[in-house]
Amino acid sequence: MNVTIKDVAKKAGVSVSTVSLVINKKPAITEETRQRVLQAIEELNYYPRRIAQGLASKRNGNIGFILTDYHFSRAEPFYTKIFLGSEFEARHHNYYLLLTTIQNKFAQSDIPRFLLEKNVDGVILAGKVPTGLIEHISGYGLPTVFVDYTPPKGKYFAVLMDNIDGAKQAVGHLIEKGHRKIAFIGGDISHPSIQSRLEGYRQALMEANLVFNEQLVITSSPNTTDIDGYQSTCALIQNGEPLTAIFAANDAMAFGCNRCLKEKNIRVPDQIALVGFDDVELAIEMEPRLTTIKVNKEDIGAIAVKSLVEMLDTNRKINGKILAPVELIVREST
Amino acid sequence: MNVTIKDVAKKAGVSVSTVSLVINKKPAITEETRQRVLQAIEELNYYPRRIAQGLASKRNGNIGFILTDYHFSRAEPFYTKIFLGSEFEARHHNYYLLLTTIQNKFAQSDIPRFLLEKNVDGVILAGKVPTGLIEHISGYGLPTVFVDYTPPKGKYFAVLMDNIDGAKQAVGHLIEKGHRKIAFIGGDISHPSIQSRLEGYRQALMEANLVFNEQLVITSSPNTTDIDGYQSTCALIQNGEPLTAIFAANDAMAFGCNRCLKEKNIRVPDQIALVGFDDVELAIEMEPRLTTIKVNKEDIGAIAVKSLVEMLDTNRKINGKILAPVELIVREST
DNA sequence: ATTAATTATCGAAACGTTTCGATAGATCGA
DNA sequence: TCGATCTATCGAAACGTTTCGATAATTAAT
Repeated sequence: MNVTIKDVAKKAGVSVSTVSLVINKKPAITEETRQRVLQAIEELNYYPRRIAQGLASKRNGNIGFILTDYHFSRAEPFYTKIFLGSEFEARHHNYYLLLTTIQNKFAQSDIPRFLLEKNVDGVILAGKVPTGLIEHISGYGLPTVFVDYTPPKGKYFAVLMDNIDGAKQAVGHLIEKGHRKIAFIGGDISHPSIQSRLEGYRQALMEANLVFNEQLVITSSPNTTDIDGYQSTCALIQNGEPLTAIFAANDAMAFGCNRCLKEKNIRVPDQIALVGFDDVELAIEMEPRLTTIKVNKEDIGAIAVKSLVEMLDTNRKINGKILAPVELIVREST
Repeated sequence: MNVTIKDVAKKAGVSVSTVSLVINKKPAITEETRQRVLQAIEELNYYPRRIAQGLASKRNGNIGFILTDYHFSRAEPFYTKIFLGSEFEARHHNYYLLLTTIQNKFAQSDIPRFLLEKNVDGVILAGKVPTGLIEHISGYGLPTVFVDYTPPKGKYFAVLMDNIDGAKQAVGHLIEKGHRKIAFIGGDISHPSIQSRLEGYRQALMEANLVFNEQLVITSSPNTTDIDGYQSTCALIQNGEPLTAIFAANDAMAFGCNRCLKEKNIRVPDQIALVGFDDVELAIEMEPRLTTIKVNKEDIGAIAVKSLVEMLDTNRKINGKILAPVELIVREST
């Protein structure tokens, strides 16, 4: 059969418990016996059976990763990449990721099985998840990390992208290029990250001693899609307020914005410069290629896992948030 | 502490083993005791600890899902959706999916940990994976299912899409529309699925008693991207051979094809009709919207899991392949 | 009515680890 | 030199199930 810890013990001429102590890097082991055990492990090509470790130690080495199926299967692989970063990081901490998708609205039958079967040590929740689920999960008392979403109430730990700083970088870049009349098109302002981006816009202007002109801020569109960007831009141009640059709250809106400008024969970046936010895959396909703020998705995933593992190792929960750094990518649209 | 099988046994007034028999739906249990046990389970809100089951039964209820990180994080969520379908199906068979990504070339250090730690009962390999890994995995004797890829040698079980049938449907559709001179642009013909699509093209013509005209078949392009489609189409038009329809071996090539035709002021579908293959997300954005062959990715993933679970349950391996059905989606380009 | 066959239930071992308390040996202090 | 303290190692219980062989109860066969 398979080689077990007993075989290792026999080969190294020590007890099973000693082998266990070596495997788990516990102190109080002579260097000499440690080496003997390690060598036996090597020679027998022994790997501890994860499942047995789990039963004995009451930690199963799994992390649950929950997101809505909508988020997971979107064309833009945003959460996929976050997951990828998480998986990679988890692997290096010797944890497994158990991914499960859920519906957008909470149903009792939708409760991830790994929770019921006590099969995870902690949970990562990515993107917006139904509050019903959040409440349910908190009942297990498991360490939990939110990613790219902050629950409406309660204590939590979240990994977010630095929206304010990103917006400041975007607008700062435009200011550096000499722009003074910079518009913001925002769409659905109820969304926390859009709010932050507007806040960053405001701060950047302030720091450069530029006035915040309400005529240049369009947040009337109901969503944050391509269409909203198109409409917001049309409205902005209609306004007649002079401007030389536009900061769109995300790339999708930037695309719509660009489309509108093209229709009105306004040249980008010559007449109006344009910056987006997110650096989606299509940003590089835009005509002209879009200057935008890049978020390293893999990093976000990795940070989430790292934080969770720390909670698991130290056995205490952390509250607050971590802001993942963002980066300005300058392309042709500015 | 947590409620265990013992608590259930006590509450139901039976032995632990009886509870286990009920849980695992073994025969030889009176309906009456079965009900008593079930009720106790319900009242105590008991769920077996997965990890304990695993240790005792020597099956851990996990399925390894391996794909290259490249495949996973592509913009087109092809494998993501396959995974999604797999995850869903696995959930319903009470299995967990352990996803791991690997590099494109095989390295010893890259061996998924769930293999070393004997943490999976079977493996799904999606997309092209390095042969070194395939050989390594076969050493474990685990039931294995390939998805959208057939290894170059050895026995295997694979879930593939029905390329031949899809091509036949595509070309058949064109023929039905009255087209007689139908071109095929294929790109990298060394790729098995492109070969099959060419074969389907050939069969469709044959069945309609149309001649196979080599002048109308372009397979000189080195890849199967947008660019290749563009170049192949230009070459085709240059040829001068009259034609009224083009079947592109995939959607990406169809996009390039469309771009070329647009440049040459050839109207789609009036002058030349165009069909693609894959139904990628962008197909609906093409101008005109692309008629194409749709593959249900979630189905493929589900079929893979279903087959694997069957192997696990019956404890014997299956060889051969399953072809997942494909479907013609008629849009504006024909 | 007795034995044989069948069925429902049970007890205990097994799965492969971790962990806790025990032990023997070494070191120390006075 | 003797007890006290410390250190390296060990033995055995524990984790929560499944499963196998045993047993008691029931049914069937003669």
